[in-house]
Amino acid sequence: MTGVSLRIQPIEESVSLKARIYASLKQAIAEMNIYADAAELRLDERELAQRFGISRTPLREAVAQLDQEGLVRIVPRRGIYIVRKTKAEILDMITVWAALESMSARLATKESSDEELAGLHTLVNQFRQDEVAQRMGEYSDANIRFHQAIIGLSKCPLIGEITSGLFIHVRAIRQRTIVEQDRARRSIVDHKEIIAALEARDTERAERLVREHTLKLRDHVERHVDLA
Amino acid sequence: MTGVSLRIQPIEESVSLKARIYASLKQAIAEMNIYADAAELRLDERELAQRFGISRTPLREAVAQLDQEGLVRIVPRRGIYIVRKTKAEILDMITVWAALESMSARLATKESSDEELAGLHTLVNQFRQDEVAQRMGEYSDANIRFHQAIIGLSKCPLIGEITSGLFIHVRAIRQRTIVEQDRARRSIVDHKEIIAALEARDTERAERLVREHTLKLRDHVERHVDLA
DNA sequence: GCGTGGTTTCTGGTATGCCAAATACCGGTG
DNA sequence: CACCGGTATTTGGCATACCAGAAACCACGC
Repeated sequence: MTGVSLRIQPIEESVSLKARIYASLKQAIAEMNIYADAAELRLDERELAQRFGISRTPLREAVAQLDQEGLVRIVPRRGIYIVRKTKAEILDMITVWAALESMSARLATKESSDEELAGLHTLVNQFRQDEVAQRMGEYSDANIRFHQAIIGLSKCPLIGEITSGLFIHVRAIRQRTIVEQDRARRSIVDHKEIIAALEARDTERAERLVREHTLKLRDHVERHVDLA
Repeated sequence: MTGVSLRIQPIEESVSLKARIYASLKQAIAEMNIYADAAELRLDERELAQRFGISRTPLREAVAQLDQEGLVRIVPRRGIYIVRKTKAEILDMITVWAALESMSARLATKESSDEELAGLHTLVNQFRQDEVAQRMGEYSDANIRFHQAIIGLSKCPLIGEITSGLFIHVRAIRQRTIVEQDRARRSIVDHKEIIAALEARDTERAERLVREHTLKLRDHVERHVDLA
């Protein structure tokens, strides 16, 4: 033993073009507000490949992956279209989200430590004194982070994987939802109650509060969001 | 009008090779018992392409899709491997299943008609008088169909999509689970109670029974199934 | 006998070209 | 001017060829 140890880095695992293109396209699609802009929703394989400076093969594989995820739709001999989810599909996603996050809350009451639960407070307190309405965008993101945190506490990675796929779409219609200051304020109250239930290890109550909270959002979207 | 009408068929939408290969591979993987056999878990692109009589391009796209679904794993410059899920992953899947099916039961009490609910009886009664233990394989499939039926009653297609992906894996370890006759019998009792709750439109009870029923399976797998 | 270095081979990744189907375009015809 | 038929073009699907990295193999030297 020499006493000095080499700091080996996990190697720069040269990511395949396919993976990089996939990530790039996914982010691009997530960022463009497909529900606001009536922008061009059609993509061209050859043009994209040229813009990325690669051949069509890896691009096609990346697009195929996005297609399977439901972000785009490939229509044979027609083109690649960025999909706008229908309202019914968005509502279904929120329903699934409610199911998975309420299960997460249930698990969190059993699997997570007091310290982990304490971390939730900081996510909520960010917006206590501030005027929520003035920074709605930030609040929405913090809101999602709170829910993702609960999901993380479930110690069930699969739930995180599934919901992260859903959040992309739900997040996309954010700008279409009428943000009422009152709703945001009540949302914060809900969050605090959820934390309290979790800390009290009240499994049933935590599950119920989370479920009802998310289904409230579902209801809100159903009534106040108008999609295409 | 001539009185005779052309029987137009929805056109044989010549399915792409990719789609057909994908379906074929998926079924093949689902059918082979990857947990029982210690069979070869590695696939060769070129050999498969040759066996299917196609080029590597569509085959690769099909395999990439299976990779994203988690059925196989593509390791660069190593090969394509059929994945054996770890026990923890299987347990997580059952947990997600429990969350989604219990939500389905909740929705079913509100969205489904009495006639639809009545259909559930036939799925259970198949195995009332029969000796369950003697035909365990059939029972397992009927069991899954019962749960899929409940999911169908939720009127939420997304839940069906997600769970169908999970069932493939859960079904694969079926032969590894020690089937106790007593467990199967109690399972049928559970099912009847679930139907009763649904028909009584008792939302909370239906949700709880479904959740507990599936979590019972999770517990059973956790205790009695030994994976690799 | 065993470790070592180089070479061969095998594998998935990528580039390129061709094809058929669907569409867009255009000119002729009533 | 409207309509129809045919042709050119566009587009995704598929086949093929080449590449680089990694592993397997082998021969050489200690």
